[in-house]
Amino acid sequence: MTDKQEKILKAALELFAREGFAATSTSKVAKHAEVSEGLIFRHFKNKKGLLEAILVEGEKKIKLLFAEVVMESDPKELIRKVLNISDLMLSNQEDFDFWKLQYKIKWEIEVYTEHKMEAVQLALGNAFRKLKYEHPELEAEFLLVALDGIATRLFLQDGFDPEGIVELLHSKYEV
Amino acid sequence: MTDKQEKILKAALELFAREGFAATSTSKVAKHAEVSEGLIFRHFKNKKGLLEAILVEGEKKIKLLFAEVVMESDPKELIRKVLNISDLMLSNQEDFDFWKLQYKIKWEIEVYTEHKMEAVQLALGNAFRKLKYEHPELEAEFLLVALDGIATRLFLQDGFDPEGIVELLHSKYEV
Amino acid sequence: MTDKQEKILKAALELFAREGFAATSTSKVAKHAEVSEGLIFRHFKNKKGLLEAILVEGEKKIKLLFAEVVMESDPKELIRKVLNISDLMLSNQEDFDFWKLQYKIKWEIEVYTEHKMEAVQLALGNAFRKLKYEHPELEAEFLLVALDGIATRLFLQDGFDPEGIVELLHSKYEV
Amino acid sequence: MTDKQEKILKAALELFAREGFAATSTSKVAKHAEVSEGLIFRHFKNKKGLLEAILVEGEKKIKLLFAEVVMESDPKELIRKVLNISDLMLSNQEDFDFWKLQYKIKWEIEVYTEHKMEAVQLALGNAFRKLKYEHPELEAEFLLVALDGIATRLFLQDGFDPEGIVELLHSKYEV
DNA sequence: TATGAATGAGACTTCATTCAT
DNA sequence: CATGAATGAAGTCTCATTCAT
Repeated sequence: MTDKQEKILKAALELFAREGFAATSTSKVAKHAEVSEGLIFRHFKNKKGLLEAILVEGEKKIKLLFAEVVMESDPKELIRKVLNISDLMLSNQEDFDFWKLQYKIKWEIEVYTEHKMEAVQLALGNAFRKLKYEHPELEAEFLLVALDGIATRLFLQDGFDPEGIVELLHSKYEV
Repeated sequence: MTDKQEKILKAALELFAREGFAATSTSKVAKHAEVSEGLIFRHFKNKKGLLEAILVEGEKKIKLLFAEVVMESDPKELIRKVLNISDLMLSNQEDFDFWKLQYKIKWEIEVYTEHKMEAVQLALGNAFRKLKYEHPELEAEFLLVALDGIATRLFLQDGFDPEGIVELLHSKYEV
Repeated sequence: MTDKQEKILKAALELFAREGFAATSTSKVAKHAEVSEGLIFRHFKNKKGLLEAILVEGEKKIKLLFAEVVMESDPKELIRKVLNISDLMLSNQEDFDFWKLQYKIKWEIEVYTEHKMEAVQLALGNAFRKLKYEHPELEAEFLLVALDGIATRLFLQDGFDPEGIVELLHSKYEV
Repeated sequence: MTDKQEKILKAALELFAREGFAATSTSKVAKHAEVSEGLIFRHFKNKKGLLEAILVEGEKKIKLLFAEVVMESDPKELIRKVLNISDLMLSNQEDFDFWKLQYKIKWEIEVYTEHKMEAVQLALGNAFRKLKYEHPELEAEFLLVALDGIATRLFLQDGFDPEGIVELLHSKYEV
């Protein structure tokens, strides 16, 4: 991966996250990356290819991130880790852009990629079972759904602070 | 509001909800509405004006819908009604499109319109207070956030069935 | 000529003079005249017809105006009257618009309508002959050409004051 | 400046001069220049930018042309040079188009650019002062105004021949 | 690898004109 | 006579993509 390739990916990530995929022109990406427009096509074939490259990179990053969560064997600790995922999304501008794009793109390219979360959901289900919850799979699914809701607010509601809600969840699950 | 104006609004709602605002051309809208393209601009000034007209109509519809929920004085009944909101989104194709657009557009036009839900959140907070919950406002906020998560799945995850989760929530809140 | 017809002509004169014929849409004229757009076409057939109606009215007005000048038999008095034509163009807003349009339209619809001035030129030539100028026809032509130059400045050069130049001409021709 | 850029400028100059700015479509310009329409916008941003590019080129050309006139120190020779400016406008088709556009555009884009002529007017004023004219500044202004009138006829009155009038002016100023 | 000129399709929009009421 | 909804052609401009250098 050359220097310019990375500059393109970085610029595209930022712009796609901020303005959306359809609304971002390749020329804007080129200007932002300080690169000729033609180069985008040489490296990524076409605009869709550029998006895919970003998402593939993203997939890797997410897998890596969740691997550590899924490995946790203590159920309460696992739930605690899941609850704290939203912190990761805010740690710095690049991560913020990255996660925002993951959420945003789902609404533009409508292929729900639930498989990314599948492993987490299974692990969570297992944790709830260990903790004797009555409907452990449903609990797991619900928790992830609720976290989706939190992420939505995080990226769309200006000034939204997740702390209170996350705290509430901690107490609900006694973790 | 003439016949053709309504046809335009209906077609635009459907297409914007399905393909997104930026990705839907006015010519596609015109063809879908069986109307000349120029007519869109005569009635709605420009593409953005068309979207706004849809959203204004939507605002009305939503206010009407929530008015009934908010008026409920029995706290358990109120929570029950809120939990069942997602049913409304699935009652028919037009409502489905309508609600999907409401959610989708937030990601394209990033102005979070939380005020639409404000009244509901207040009413919910009140209900939880009556029911002696420790953090009634947080509970209210959380419930709405979780419902946002459910709606997200509803519109993006093919084959998602909210029933289980909604049922789980009913039991959690003992309603 | 109905009330609305006159309103249309007046609005069109003003807009054509200010913005130009091609750059003024019939819808702008209709709005300015507080009249439906369709009415323009009922009365004047099409946009060009509207312009022609204005110009025909104009022709009449100009003929009337110049008739008086041409009738003058005293050569010095005739020249004096010609020199003062520019005053007429400034007497009020409507006359200003009227004359400006006459000049402006020549550049858009390139048919030089010298015949409007023909009678004046002949009379002027005659006057110069009586005054023993060596080239009376050329003198006449030149004077009208120079007045065209003055008019050009009058309508295009903001703040242009013709007084000095006109005064100079008076002294040159000893009138 | 690439080959095609020049072709565009040349075609636009010709068409704007002949048909007017508003009445010339960018597609006509593209066809005339044998170039894709998009290229116009790549190079000149928009239609107005194209016009501005033409006018900027023009400004340069005019400055160069007048520099030589203004430098003349002999007053009679200076006046003679000014009187002969109209010859330049007729030397070939491209110059004719160029000068016609300069005059024509003033009526469409109403910003009178008298500063272009300012230096000439000052030099002329000086010349008339040296020649002991009573009102040298007015004489200078008048001469330029009269030349504007001549140019107007040149471009609008089919078959107009300036020779007689220019000759008359030579004799009036004894140059 | 990298540039940026060039293209053609199609986007949004305006406009003169027609027509039912 | 008068309105304004409706149209279709044409206008300006953007965009993804290709290609010569």
